[in-house]
Amino acid sequence: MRSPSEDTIAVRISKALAERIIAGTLEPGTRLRQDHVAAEFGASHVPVREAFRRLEAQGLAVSEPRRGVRVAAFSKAEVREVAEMRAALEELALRHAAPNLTAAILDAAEEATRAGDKSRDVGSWEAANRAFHRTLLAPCNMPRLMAAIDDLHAASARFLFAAWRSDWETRTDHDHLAILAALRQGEVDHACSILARHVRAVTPRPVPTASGVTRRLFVVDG
Amino acid sequence: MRSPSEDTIAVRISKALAERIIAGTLEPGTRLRQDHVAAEFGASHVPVREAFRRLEAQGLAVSEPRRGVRVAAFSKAEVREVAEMRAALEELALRHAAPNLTAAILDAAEEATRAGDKSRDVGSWEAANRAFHRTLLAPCNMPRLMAAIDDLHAASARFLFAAWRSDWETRTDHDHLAILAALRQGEVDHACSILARHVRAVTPRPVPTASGVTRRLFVVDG
DNA sequence: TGGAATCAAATTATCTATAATCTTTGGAGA
DNA sequence: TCTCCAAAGATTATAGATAATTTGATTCCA
Repeated sequence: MRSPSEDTIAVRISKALAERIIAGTLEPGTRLRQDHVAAEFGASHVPVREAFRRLEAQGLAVSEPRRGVRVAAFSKAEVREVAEMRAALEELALRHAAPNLTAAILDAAEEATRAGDKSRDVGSWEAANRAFHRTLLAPCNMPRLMAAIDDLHAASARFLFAAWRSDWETRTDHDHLAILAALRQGEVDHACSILARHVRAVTPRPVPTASGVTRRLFVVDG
Repeated sequence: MRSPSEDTIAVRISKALAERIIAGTLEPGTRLRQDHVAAEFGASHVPVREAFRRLEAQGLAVSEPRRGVRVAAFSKAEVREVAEMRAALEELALRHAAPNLTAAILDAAEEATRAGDKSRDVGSWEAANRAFHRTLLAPCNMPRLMAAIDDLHAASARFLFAAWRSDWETRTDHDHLAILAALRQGEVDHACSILARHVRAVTPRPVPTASGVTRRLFVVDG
């Protein structure tokens, strides 16, 4: 038998904080004070420090030596940067995954897309979207690449939640279906180019609101 | 004025260990025991643990919960994986850096190449090579991308040192010069494709030695 | 006799508690 | 109003305690 939790305390704390940062509960720029976090989780500050290092590596927090840790901010430029990196790396992953894709895997990916179309809130849509990409790319058998993509997905999810906090509408994801159709016909190059454009389409653009004030809204298709 | 060392102890330790891992002084699979490392650096084991997390994030060490941390191993497959990721990301970086490249920057990159050609040992060649790539790519103004590329460079350097420990010959780096020539003529697409091929050319292949034994040698052009 | 299983001791990672160092903040004085 | 100094707060580091894993020896069974 194992103890109730496999993970170490540091990992548990980092996961919990990552969830909050991605969901927007912890806003960009918020100071993360180790004593407060330690108290909240009923732990000491040493595992908290390790959790901070982990968040830093994921790009969810930034640390200045002797001046503390803050939730990472994201500018319009950073949103584009993450989208470009995802496009490049996911295209690479798909190219290597393609030869290993079976009909069952493609069906599972399609299932994830349909689950996304049916979802009524941002959270479940994001989970389904992530499942789609992961199902399709994991067969590339490149662990380091997949880890990098996962971190970029987390960053993307932050933008998603920040943008779609209030207004949310369900749409059918035509890009996803087009990618699957291309793959089923063996058109790997075509599938890759759709995927790259699809992921790159995470573009911040101003959208007029009911109050007449132009508020920044992200259009996220990835 | 600042204290003699800007960095925190954890950062200092992680840098020192990273150097050893890259140079091959610490061989793949070696266990890193925190008490020993702490004793060597005259520190406690807590900053050592933070240094381990940092190395883990760079992909230079792997950690199993409650079972310690080891120097990351690299298989032939991982060498290829890192090369493919570098190719994808460096091409992306060059594409965004191209509009910002001045004649002075291109000259500096050429200078780095010539320094590499003149170098007599692997260490200085690697430094010059890294300088070439960094000089050319940094103007992309994408900090997250550059950080990722830096980590991949470190991983590549490990393979380089492992392969060229004994036999080392100087060659003129024609790819570097071809990239610069293309950029000077405004042929960004061409420069990107040369760079991608160039970086991908880090391929492990067996090479016959004088003793007649086929020993594994890496051919590293990147 | 060989081998598998078990248990205890030692080693090591992990966490807590405490001290030291740096940054920041608030106020006193010029 | 600006500068300087002191106190408070937070980060960083140390030392010691706890818990898990590994190791080695012993015992039991085939």
